[in-house]
Amino acid sequence: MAQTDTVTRILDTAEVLFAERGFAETSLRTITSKARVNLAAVNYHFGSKKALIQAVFSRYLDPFTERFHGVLDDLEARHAGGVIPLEELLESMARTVLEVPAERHSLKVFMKLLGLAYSQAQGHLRRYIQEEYGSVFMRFTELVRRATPELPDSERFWRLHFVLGTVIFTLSGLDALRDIAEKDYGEHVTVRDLIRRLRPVVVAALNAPLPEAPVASHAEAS
Amino acid sequence: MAQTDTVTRILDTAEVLFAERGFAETSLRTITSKARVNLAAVNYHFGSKKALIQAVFSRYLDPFTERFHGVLDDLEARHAGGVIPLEELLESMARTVLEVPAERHSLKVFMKLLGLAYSQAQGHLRRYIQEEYGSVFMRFTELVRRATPELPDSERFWRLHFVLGTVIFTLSGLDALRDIAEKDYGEHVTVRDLIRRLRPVVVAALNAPLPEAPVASHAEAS
DNA sequence: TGTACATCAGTGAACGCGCGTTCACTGATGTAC
DNA sequence: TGTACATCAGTGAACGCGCGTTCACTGATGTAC
Repeated sequence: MAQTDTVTRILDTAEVLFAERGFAETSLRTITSKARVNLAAVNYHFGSKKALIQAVFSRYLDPFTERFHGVLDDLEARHAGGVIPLEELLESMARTVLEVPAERHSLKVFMKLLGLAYSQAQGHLRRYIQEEYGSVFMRFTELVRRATPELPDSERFWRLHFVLGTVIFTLSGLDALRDIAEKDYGEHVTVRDLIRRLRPVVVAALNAPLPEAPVASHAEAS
Repeated sequence: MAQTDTVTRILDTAEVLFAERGFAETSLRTITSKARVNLAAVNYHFGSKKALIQAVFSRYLDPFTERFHGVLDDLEARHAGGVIPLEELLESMARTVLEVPAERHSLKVFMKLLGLAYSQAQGHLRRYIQEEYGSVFMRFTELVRRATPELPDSERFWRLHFVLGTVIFTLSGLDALRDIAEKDYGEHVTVRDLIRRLRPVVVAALNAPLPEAPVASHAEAS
């Protein structure tokens, strides 16, 4: 075994177990015994369990952000300062999400991890992701803003999170839903199928008519 | 203090702590000390931590399902065997979700708990909810089916889960999102505001055009 | 080429801690006769 | 009305267990002179 084979084995095992059971419910003893690695190796290589969790995310998010920045660069260059249509933006993001984990790891695991990152307590993780990867998300939302000038800023903010909820919820719970779909409708659904189904729904959600009376006390001009 | 005051105090404290930190991350010691109740009282009254978690859910879901069945009875009676329009179905569900916890508990806590139920490992909880409350959800989806005859069954299945994802994700992460919205757009958003914003988005999502080519190997006639 | 030392991945065993659960017990209230 | 017993909410202390982390140590490899 090479020197850092241990590190890789820990990461490979940990990401699968975390995705299956969550962070608090997965012990270092389970990870290290499944990875056939010494218990102390996690603390030796990563420093702590928290740091291991962050490392699992970095291994996905670092290549993702790098590639996505590249994709957005291309897109901006091709439209030479003009507005990039919404559908192209969504398409580019979907394509990048699909491509990156396929290189080495599992897309399914990646989506489960994203779902966990939002729902599990783990405050340190949300802070870490926000600090390390917030800027690429902001770049994307700014481009969405230009593509949907008719939406008030706050409405767009909420709708982007509505859509994010749909995607994370569906893809992170994919296994259970896929089983039901297979049993009830005889369909074998892949992640790619799901993204094809998601596309018209997401576009319709973002382009939906504005809500009726803004009951709120705080008036807002467009 | 009355006899079962202890039970209520445990439930009131547990639901708030569970919603804030998750199940695995909340210890019985934290719950009982915050509730100013003996540590052994949880096992005395509920039997185990798992049973306490289920009891927290039942206290919300029992009144909800009872009331929602009543609302659906009314709706069916009013339409006398005919089809109930989609918007009325969604409106009724939203109204019931809003009303029930308002009686005694917090809607925000309820939505957080629902989000946790989906994302936390806790297999026993998903099984429990499915067995106890699955039938009311099935009744609702059957009515949605009649209201959207143009949708293939499997497409409707997926879209309902897309929408469920939006609602649970947004409402269970409400606190963090509300803080951002308040800071960036000077809006103070209530749950009611959010539901008003959700309505057109949900309707548009369910009525979106069908996805393009069903690439799948398994053909399906409408 | 040979010796001394430094570096570093990895190890085995133990540490203290917080966890859910158990158990023998108390003290108040209700019931039977 | 009085006594004996049963029931039941609640208690305090302890149980064993699995946890993340630490620490002294090993053994292989690289570097200096």
